[in-house]
Amino acid sequence: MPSEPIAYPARVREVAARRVVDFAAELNDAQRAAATHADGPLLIVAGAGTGKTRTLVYRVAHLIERGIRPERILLLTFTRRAAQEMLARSEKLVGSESRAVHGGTFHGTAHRLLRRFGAEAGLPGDFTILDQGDAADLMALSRTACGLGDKTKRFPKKETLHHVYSRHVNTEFPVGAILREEYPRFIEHEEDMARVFADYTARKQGRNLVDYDDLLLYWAMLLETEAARAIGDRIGALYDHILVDEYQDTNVLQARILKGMCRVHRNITVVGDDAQSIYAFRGATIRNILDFPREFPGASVVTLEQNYRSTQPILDASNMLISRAEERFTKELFTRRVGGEKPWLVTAQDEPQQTRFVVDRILELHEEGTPLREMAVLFRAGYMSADLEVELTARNIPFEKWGGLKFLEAAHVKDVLAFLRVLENPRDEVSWYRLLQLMPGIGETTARRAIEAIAAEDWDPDAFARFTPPPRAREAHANLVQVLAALRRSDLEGNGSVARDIARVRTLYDDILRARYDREEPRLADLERLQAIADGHGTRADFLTAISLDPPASSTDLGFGSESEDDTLILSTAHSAKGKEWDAVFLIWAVDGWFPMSRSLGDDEQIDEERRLMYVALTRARDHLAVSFPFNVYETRRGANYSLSQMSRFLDRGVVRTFQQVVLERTEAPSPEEPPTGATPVVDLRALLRNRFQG
DNA sequence: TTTTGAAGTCTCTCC
DNA sequence: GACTTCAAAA
Repeated sequence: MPSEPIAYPARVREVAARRVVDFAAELNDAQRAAATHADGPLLIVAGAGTGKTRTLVYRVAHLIERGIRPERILLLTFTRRAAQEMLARSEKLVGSESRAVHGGTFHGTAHRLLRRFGAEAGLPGDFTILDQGDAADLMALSRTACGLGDKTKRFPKKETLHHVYSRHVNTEFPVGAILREEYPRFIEHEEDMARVFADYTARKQGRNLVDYDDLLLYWAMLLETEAARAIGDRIGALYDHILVDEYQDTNVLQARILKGMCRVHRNITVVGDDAQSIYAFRGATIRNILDFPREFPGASVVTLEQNYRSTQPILDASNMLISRAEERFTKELFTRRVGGEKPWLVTAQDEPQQTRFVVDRILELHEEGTPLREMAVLFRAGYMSADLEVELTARNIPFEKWGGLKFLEAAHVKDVLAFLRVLENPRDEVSWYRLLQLMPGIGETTARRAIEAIAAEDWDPDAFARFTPPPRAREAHANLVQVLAALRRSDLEGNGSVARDIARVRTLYDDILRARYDREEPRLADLERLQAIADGHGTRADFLTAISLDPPASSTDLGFGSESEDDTLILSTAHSAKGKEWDAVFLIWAVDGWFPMSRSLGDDEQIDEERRLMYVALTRARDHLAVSFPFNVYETRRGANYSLSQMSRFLDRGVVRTFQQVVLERTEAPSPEEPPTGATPVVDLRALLRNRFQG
């Protein structure tokens, strides 16, 4: 026995003080093999609910126990929420030092690295990030600059241009190939589009603007360009282990980044499930996960098949559904959970009845002791929950909505942000253009002239004040100059907060909003929300970055009334539900044309992706699952009309057999001559008859 | 040249 | 139902 205690380094003492994780007791064999895998590439093929997150969390714990410094572990996840959740869980296992693990999305991580290393590679540190809408707007400016804005020939609109461009960057397919596949009608414009893309790229660079794709692209280039070798090596040397969640939803560019990041140590762990690949629309390719063993020779592969989440009947239904799709890493999920009833397949007469069923059933389960938090209603697209939201509000049931249209994409919110962005980056042409055109008396032409004048003075922040506006815009110009000057002054004095900035912008903007948009109350409320969000952030730059890389998704993110309410029902798109689970899950609108969406019907691959998406939705459920289908769909779009809808094609005979069918009867028979107020007839025979002869 | 009203076009999923 | 585009008026 040494008479004096050995002076262990602080880290070792820390490690020793921690509780020891008992990997054998807390994980099954496959999970343990994955979690304790030593070094080198590892692919974990993890079916839904097989403890994928748990395994990753334990792997992080294991690495830390082994003595890897937490800040040298990089955990890449699909959403920031997922990263936070995993880090919180590993903190429970190994204590607070796991907080130092770097976790985040690819884009968020790219941003962090570019701010740190970009300057050395010629990328200014004060760039601003363009979201999708901004990028499209900039694309429109490029289109005009290339003289392709006029309508003499049918040229793709800005969103299409951006989509093609983005797809090209993310998939590395040649533009021509993308056009042939997705937009054959635009093939003749390939050369013109190339010109627009070239201008777009140059324009971005000249204005210190970076779009989502650039974040990834610059990261990849730092790692791959020979001239940037030294920087690439330093970035690669930041981490000893890289773990990637949801690998099936990464694209080739992301795969290249990963290769670059671990060209030294090859300590890469990826987790994914080819059956849950649902982001092909964004360039993700299932090839990444399928080819992983080839790209990283010597990779170990661990498959997790035991499901801990769902009851067997729910798995039976899910397995049957996915068995219709082509799948390469075949897995058949099983569970040791016994019992459980067959999932419900609910046929409702129409949307109101579907809504009523869902709400009633939720209240029933709630009575029986399931917290609202443990229930979710899922749907294919954000707008499909509108009726349900109205009903939940009317019945005072708190809910939180994930996915769908974010309020940051709302025009009025972007308007206000444009002011902040111009302050942050005076070269931000997109924002200048937007805010100038807001001003009464300033239209496209005046805006363009003003921007040219500013550009001519090398984007001097005061150049706009010296610009001479046409008479009708004089007042607007003066107002704008005044507000911008006030904002800049509070910058210089260093006493401004972002929330205060927004308040100041609103002294000018609120009136514009009232004049421009109808239904002003909800819009003004959005601005209040924006202000509240801003309050939680530090500098303006932080705020602008945070909202573009991690937008507040739900209306309760800021604590609007229901934050105190932690028992909140979740409404979510199927996409945003990925990685989550609930005791009870309702999938509404299982109508062919809605899920799958009609626009994917032409293409087998897209249909398969929709099928996998439905699989993702079904496998979120632990104990209760109900899929509902209203067969009278009131089409509000193309004229008032009822249509008898078909059930989703994914629910074929075999799949239906795994459900118990519930047919909701009409509760109150409407009297023919006097339909209930506010309700529309259940079926409009005349419309049906008309449709019959229309085609 | 800007504004305004009317007609026309899609509708998604997300960093 | 929201947003864009087009034509006519101010």
